[in-house]
Amino acid sequence: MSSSATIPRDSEAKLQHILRVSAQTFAKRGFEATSIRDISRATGVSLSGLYYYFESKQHLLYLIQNAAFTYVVEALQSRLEGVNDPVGRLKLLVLNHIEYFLSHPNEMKVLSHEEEALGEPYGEKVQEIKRRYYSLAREIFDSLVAEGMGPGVNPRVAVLSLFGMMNWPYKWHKPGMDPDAAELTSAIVGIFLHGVLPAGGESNVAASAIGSRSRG
Amino acid sequence: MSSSATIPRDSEAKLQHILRVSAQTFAKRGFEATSIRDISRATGVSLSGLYYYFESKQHLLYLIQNAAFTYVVEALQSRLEGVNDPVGRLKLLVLNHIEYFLSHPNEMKVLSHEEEALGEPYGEKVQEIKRRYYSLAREIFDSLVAEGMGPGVNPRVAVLSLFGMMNWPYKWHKPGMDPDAAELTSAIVGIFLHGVLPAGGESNVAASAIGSRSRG
DNA sequence: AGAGTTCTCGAACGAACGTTCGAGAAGCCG
DNA sequence: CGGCTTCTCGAACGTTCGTTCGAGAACTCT
Repeated sequence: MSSSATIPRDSEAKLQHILRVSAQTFAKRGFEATSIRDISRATGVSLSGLYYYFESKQHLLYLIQNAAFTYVVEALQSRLEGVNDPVGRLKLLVLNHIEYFLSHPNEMKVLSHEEEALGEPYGEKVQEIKRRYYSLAREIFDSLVAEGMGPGVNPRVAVLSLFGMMNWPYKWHKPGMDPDAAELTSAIVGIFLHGVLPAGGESNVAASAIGSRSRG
Repeated sequence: MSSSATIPRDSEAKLQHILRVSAQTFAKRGFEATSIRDISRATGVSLSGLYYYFESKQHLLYLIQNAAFTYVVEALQSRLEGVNDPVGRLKLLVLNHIEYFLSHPNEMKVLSHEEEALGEPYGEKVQEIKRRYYSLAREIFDSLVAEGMGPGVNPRVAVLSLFGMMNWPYKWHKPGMDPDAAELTSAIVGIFLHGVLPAGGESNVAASAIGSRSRG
């Protein structure tokens, strides 16, 4: 028995445990407001014992952000393979983002909210992933426009507005009360492509009917 | 010019100076990461001297957030007077928000980013203003829908997605390089009402690859 | 078994934190 | 001038911070 709680035995799993619980704590109280002693308490690992797994508080934040962001980008790239339709690709971008958001709210909040808290050895590395992610989104949008479908909207503003819609849910989404990933995705894609007003006459078909199987 | 620095003489103006510089500092380094000693250094007021103007660090944050948020809501209400067209009202909502955003980036960042940093005597008061602001936006959106123009989009999701687009610029907007308030407003309103695709296109949108396979 | 590596932690470090206090300068009114 | 209020600040308070260190437990491999 040797011991107490639900902490995994081998080292790699314990690191994952630390990252998960730390993300939760950072998400709840904020990075700067959270002390290593808080992390120690929440993980069940002693104060000094934590430093076997990371070099500094900043490094801990980096490990969380890097793992989450890398996963999101790689999951998206793998999902995009073989899909060439720009609209389909856009939907996958949003779906991938929102799905990860709703299933890993703590990691996503740390990623969105504690972006600037990262110091300079690490900050640049995360920025690099972010630029890759933005480039991917930008390419998808540009090919949407290139298909002759897009008007003269400023593409940078459009893409960043899309990110605004995708990233804001961490401030308001309540699981169980608010729509699930599929519904939220179709709502956001609907607004981004067609807006909330019906196109011209009466066809309000496209915007609303994508994925909305009811779900409580 | 006998005075030592640029700090205004009378008390009310000095308080405003403290609030302005503090907002700037909080915006740059974050609320928790900023110490009262940082504020002292940045404002030119001594450490203990600051406590003549506010009771605690939390209270200082409250003063900043309350002043900014109150101003935004009241400016909007006054602008909305006499405008009954729902689309016109929506445009005023976005314009008012974005204009304040771009002209007071520090205050807006503190408002968006340090929302949860506010402790419980003060937090509730700011939440109350926020609810009033959301209600106003929600009413505008509902009357848009009531005019027979709106489809079956979840109104809560729609309004909060709009807020997502309006609030995200604090992460990316670079004055001079990115569009000014008027342009940014019309871009966001355009996306929100009509989307980025032209109305006409026969998008075979509804059927593409959204369901996809489970992830790895 | 014993040697070596991997992992854990109590105790302590100096530095920085938010806040307080009391002395006193500066401005106003008689 | 003298008394009152408004404003300012150096010095100090107790606490908490991130990080380090060395001793030793636990696990591996032969």
